[in-house]
Amino acid sequence: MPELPEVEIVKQSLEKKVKYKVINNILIKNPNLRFKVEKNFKKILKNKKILKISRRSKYLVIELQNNIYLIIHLGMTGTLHYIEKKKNNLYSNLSFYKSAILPKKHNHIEIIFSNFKIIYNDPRRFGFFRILNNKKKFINYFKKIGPEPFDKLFCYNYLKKKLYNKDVCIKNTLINQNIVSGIGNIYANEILFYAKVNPFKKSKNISKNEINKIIKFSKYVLDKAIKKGGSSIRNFKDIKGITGTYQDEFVVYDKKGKICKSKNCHEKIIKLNISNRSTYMCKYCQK
DNA sequence: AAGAGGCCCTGATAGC
DNA sequence: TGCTATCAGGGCCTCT
Repeated sequence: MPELPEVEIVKQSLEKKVKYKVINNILIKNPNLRFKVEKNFKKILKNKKILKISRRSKYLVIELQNNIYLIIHLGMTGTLHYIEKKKNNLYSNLSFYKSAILPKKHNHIEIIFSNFKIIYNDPRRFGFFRILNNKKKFINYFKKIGPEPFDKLFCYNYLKKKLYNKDVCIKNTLINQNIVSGIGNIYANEILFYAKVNPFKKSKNISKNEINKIIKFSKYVLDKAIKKGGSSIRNFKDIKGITGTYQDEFVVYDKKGKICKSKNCHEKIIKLNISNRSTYMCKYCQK
């Protein structure tokens, strides 16, 4: 769920709060995330100053003193919450997301600073925290990950080469992080609709024109999503703490039975499965 | 070696 | 109303 735009929004808000701050303490309430939080997690991070916050693909990267890199992946349901300490020493509810309340359950990790803390919540525990303790490990970690969609490396010649002889359907290629990073199921559906490409079409059969449109609309859709603060999917009644309005702009995702938004098209959007993942398309516009 | 499919996990929702 | 089944999907793993 948190795809590139959502992680970017978290990165931007996190940066404002924690850059140049020193981690006072860490509280691990439940280490059993996607990967178990390592035993000396607290020891390594305690009293370290945060030097830089960045995003690579769907990962948050927190660079600390002594070449320590903390990698955070939000998985499907991970959220970070900024909780401010009040004068009476109680923490107030204040999140990275508008109108957010700290959930009662599944608060697994607390990163404590002098007058606030960052709380990691993740009901499904698909997310993870990983420490890389030198620059080489950090570089290696992202070695296989493909270019960022906004990067000039993500261009016609690059994608053409990657699609060559590739037998998998284009949608699976688009969400393959080793080819281009940061695109997940939701945005892949949206991008392919704008590019007017059938998600089932084999990668090797994608035309020059289609490659160019896929690149163009990858940049377009993700950029627009970031500008809208990301997507807050469906009507989450109890998972608050998510802002962003790009879900209002969805043209196909979760639009089964709705009329296609292309000019002069009256087809209904259909929902199909590709590799057990929901795939929404207009079978008239995406051939 | 590329590609397909399984698995991890909880909560919302559908159907009986 | 309470039960069970299904779905949501990112990344890693195994099997063919």
